[in-house]
Amino acid sequence: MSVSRTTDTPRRLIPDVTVARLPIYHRVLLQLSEAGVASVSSEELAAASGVTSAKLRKDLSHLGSYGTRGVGYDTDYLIYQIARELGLTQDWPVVIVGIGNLGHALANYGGFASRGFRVVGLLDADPARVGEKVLAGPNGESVEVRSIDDLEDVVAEGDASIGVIATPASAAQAVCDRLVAAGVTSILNFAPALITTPAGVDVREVDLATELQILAFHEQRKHLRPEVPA
Amino acid sequence: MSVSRTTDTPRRLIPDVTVARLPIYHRVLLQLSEAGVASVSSEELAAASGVTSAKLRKDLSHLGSYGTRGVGYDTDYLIYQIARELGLTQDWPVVIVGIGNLGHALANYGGFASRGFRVVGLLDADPARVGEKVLAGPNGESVEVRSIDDLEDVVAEGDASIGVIATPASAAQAVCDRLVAAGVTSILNFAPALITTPAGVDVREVDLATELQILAFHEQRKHLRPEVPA
DNA sequence: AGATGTGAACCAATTCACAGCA
DNA sequence: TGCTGTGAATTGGTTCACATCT
Repeated sequence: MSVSRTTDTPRRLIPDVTVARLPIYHRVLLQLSEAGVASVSSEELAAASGVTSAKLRKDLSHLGSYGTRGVGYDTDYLIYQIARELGLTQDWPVVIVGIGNLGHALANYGGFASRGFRVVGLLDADPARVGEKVLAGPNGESVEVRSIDDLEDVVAEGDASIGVIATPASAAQAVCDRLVAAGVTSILNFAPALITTPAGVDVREVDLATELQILAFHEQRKHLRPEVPA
Repeated sequence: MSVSRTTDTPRRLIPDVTVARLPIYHRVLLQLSEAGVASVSSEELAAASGVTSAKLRKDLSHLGSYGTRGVGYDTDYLIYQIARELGLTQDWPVVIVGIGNLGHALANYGGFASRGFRVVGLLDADPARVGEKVLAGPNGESVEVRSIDDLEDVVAEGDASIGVIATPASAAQAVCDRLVAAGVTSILNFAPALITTPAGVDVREVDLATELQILAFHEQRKHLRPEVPA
């Protein structure tokens, strides 16, 4: 669940914790914009994002001075600046490997297409699934599932630099190796297995069970100590 | 993506960052145990978990002294201690609301059942989906999708304290409110919307698009600076 | 001998509080 | 006046290095 930082420190200007929060601010700002809110204070945006205003201001200060003292932030302008910083203003071709339920969910998850992520390839090892048309993105463009054997071709044709692994754990490392060899340099891994990559290739691990386990830990605490927060 | 800590500090003995890593250690240890590894050093376990050995030892020291100096950790004993700390040795009834692709993926995700999470209810607002039988867990027990109208009954019948929201963003807060009113005290929210809960109810937000955006940020950096980590 | 467990030192992140500007 | 942007203080997490124990 963290980017594998390798060899030397790339001397990042923006702390990782801040980068991890920018997508939240971005999403909240989009909602505010749609609701017709043209300007927002750090206090308001922070409350809507679930953080303190000091933290929000410190985060935004890493991007530049985009607010107006005494007033707040222009909603649309801030949306654009965050999007630019995150790289959402450009087009990111993505391939998804493993088109089970999770792969399907990811393929037609609306949040992707609207943020510059374009599904250019769906791959599966099961011949029964190859050829299936899957709606990818909210605008209903359909993408055909292709055989895992075509992985290298699909990555090359789509010029994908981001790969999503939604296979069983046992297949994850092999799929990862092939993606990397094909030119993918960022991988989002949903398989419950740690995968290793060469330097220069980022990996984020997301384990759905992990999140439940963290909840269970806190839940257990509540029952052990009946005098919980009132 | 963080537990909403409320009112007073519950003076937790174990840091949140450590709790977040325990599921990883647990999973790696399970794999080692299955591979017949009876004992493991902090160096080995750390490498397999993607952390430093010092961090691993510090993390484990919060649970107690379960290692043997000069030797290492007994694999199965450590698995048990971590499981106990996380609350995985007890049974956690879970209800899942929103049985689209993601809800399906969560319902029959193998990692849940094997860690003490038992799917006792599936709920959906779409009448077309109500009545469908969904395999929940690896042992093939099937659970019938029920109407969202039965939410309160399902929570009560199953005695669920954990709820998973996999609905569209627009429905998330209303579903959350009903879950909380029905007695749920921990919520895992996959809908891309921040939800608020009364004190004492934990929420973890997981936004699949957020992870991709963090990758895009780092990917962009690579292209901006052609002299990437070698 | 060899690896754990842990104080001490270090580093990063959050919070505080206010100077500076619209 | 009111809110941003930011140094300073604080809190929390990681790394170091070694005393401790099998």
